[in-house]
Amino acid sequence: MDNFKRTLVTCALPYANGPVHIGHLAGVYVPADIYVRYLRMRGREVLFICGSDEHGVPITIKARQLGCSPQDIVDKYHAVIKKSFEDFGMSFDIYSRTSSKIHGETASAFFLKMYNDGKFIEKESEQYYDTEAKAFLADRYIVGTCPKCGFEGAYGDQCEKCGSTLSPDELINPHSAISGSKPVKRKTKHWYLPLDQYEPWLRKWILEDHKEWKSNVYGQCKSWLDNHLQPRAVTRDLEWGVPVPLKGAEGKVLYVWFDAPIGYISNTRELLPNDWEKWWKSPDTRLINFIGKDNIVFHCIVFPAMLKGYGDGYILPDNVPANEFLNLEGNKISTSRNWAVWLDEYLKDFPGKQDVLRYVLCANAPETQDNDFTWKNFQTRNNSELVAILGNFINRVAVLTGKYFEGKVPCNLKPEKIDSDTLAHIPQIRGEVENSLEHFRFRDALTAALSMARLGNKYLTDTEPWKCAKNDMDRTASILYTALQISADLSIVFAPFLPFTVVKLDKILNTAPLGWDRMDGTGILPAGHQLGEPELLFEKIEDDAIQMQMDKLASAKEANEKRAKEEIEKRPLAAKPECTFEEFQKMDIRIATVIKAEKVPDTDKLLKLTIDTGLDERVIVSGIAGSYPPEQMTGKQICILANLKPRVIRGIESNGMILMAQQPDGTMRIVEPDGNLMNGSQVG
RNA sequence: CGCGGAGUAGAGCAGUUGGUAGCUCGUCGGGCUCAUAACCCGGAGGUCGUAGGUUCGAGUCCUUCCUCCGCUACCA
Repeated sequence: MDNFKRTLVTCALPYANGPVHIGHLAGVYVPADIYVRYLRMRGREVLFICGSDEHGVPITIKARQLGCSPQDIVDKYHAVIKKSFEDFGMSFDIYSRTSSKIHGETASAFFLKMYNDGKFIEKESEQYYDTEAKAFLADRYIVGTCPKCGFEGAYGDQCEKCGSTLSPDELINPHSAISGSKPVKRKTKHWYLPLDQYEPWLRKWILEDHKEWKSNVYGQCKSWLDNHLQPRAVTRDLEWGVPVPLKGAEGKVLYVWFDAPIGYISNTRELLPNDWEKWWKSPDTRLINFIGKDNIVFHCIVFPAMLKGYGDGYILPDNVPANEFLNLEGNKISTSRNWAVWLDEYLKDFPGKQDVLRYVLCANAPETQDNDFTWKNFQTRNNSELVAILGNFINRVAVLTGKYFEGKVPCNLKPEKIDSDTLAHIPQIRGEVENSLEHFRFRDALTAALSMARLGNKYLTDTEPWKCAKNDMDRTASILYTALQISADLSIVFAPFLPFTVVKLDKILNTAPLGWDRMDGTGILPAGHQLGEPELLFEKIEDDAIQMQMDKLASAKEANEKRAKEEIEKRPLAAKPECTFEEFQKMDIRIATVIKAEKVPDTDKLLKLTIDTGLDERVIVSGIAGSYPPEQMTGKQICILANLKPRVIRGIESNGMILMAQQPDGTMRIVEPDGNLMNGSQVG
């Protein structure tokens, strides 16, 4: 990093349709903030940019559900998110938003230049359109019956029941998730970024020039590149977003993935209207994007391709330190299932304990793999590390100094070798912290920082000033002098990690914030310097506080299960659109008997059934193994849809569909004929 | 199915170019008592997912298989 004059740090823009939780903080914001605070303390020129991502379909859906405007939604959550970040000490130079005027202009101009330079390709395609909601439907918002397993709640991109990947065209009886109406195909024109053209360049830039990127990031990029890139639409048919600045493009906006990363640029412009270009267009600026792993492809492939395509001297990210995901008590964090620790709620339950969470999330950050946050671990880290190691050391020193020297830094009257030996560790620890931080190893950095407090505790135990004070006050003075220097060093080394605690510590030591370079173990606090009032840096967290959080999660879980059950029970109520008798008559439903049933190898749910339909003997593959073992199916009479278009499932041709009913517990039950009927008799 | 990541002491994790397995918590024993019953020292505990291979030597490289997570969801 010596070749760079300044560092521009960005954090993934949080999506403004909900508050932020510990996963966001652990993966992106805490490490980024530590990094930035560290650079600032070293006197580096650094800019820290973030803001809310406020466009995209999900926000419009949420607005529709709540009966308000998308702007209402983003106004609400932008404020909530911004406040949480402030409360937790995120030291952004600016936290703005993509619904701002300046962002609209920036993104619009960005698109226009690329358009004028011929960087996009224009394509017309047919997409599903909801005539009631007057909107084109993303794949996710088209619901229908899965052609593979018969599940009725399958999405246009995937069936959650059988896990197969679908396209909206494959769905049987597709309908809109927004209005419930049957969507129609409509032609629409869009602009695409031809990522395939950037592929050779990306290969070199990432795979050859950036081998130092984290293995998860590098591997993910390699995988994408090896599978080859496709042109990607940069526009959408939607009302909410940055309008496409072209004639004849009414009702179209920039696709949110194109719009959002430009937010980094617009937010910089907003902060520094006259000076922003040096942060984005000087080769001596180093750009670092802190993100979560779900954003790797956008920040390593798509956004760089945009910047490259735009040209005009835009720099590319020098590193993209993406973290993996943080789980909560063994389960994936989920906004919709309320399985999360929300920052605003945390602060209500643990007022003033921002640094405890910052500490725990950093110490347990998912740097190399998904990690688990547990309240038990939170308690342990607080009680046995923050309280017992760091807080206790400071308290020991403060109390001893108050007791023997009336709270004044004593003179170093009788130094011994152990003093200098101990202090010699300080530059060494400092080096470890620096090295770890420069390489985005925040956990290691924090461990090293804490080792400085351990060093202090060991020093006190070894020198035993409380014994010394009985017969050798000169030596006691030297010991506490040394211990106080360590305390001051701690105030420096922890400043990037625990900003709130360091303010308290500086009050105890009665010092102004110290620069990073002062951390050399010697002479920070001069003899005679009056300390402030002793105060505990941290307090123990008792079992009942932890139990309260566990209970809170347990009730969230219970509510989820209840809701999930209700949803299944409610499902039969959702009526399908009307159909005519003629349409119904097309269905050839017949009675048949299962002759043979066997499991399809390597699948969980599929059974291969050989059946006698009266007309013929045929094979049907059905996803019912979860509800019926093969032996139970043999000899059973069933109803089948006989004239369903054959379909190959797992290499086996399936000729028809068994009529089944899904029950509230999620199982599928066969619709059984009343008594032994003739095979082949028609149902109608 | 495919692709990416990961499987290391009871738990959570490090192990950067291959060279006698580490850290934190917990546990057991000891020391200390200035300190928020906190601190310090020591011990026990791992055939590094599985099966092969390369090498004088592999947690570290190659191959097989197994398991988990992600690529797919209003999620960083």
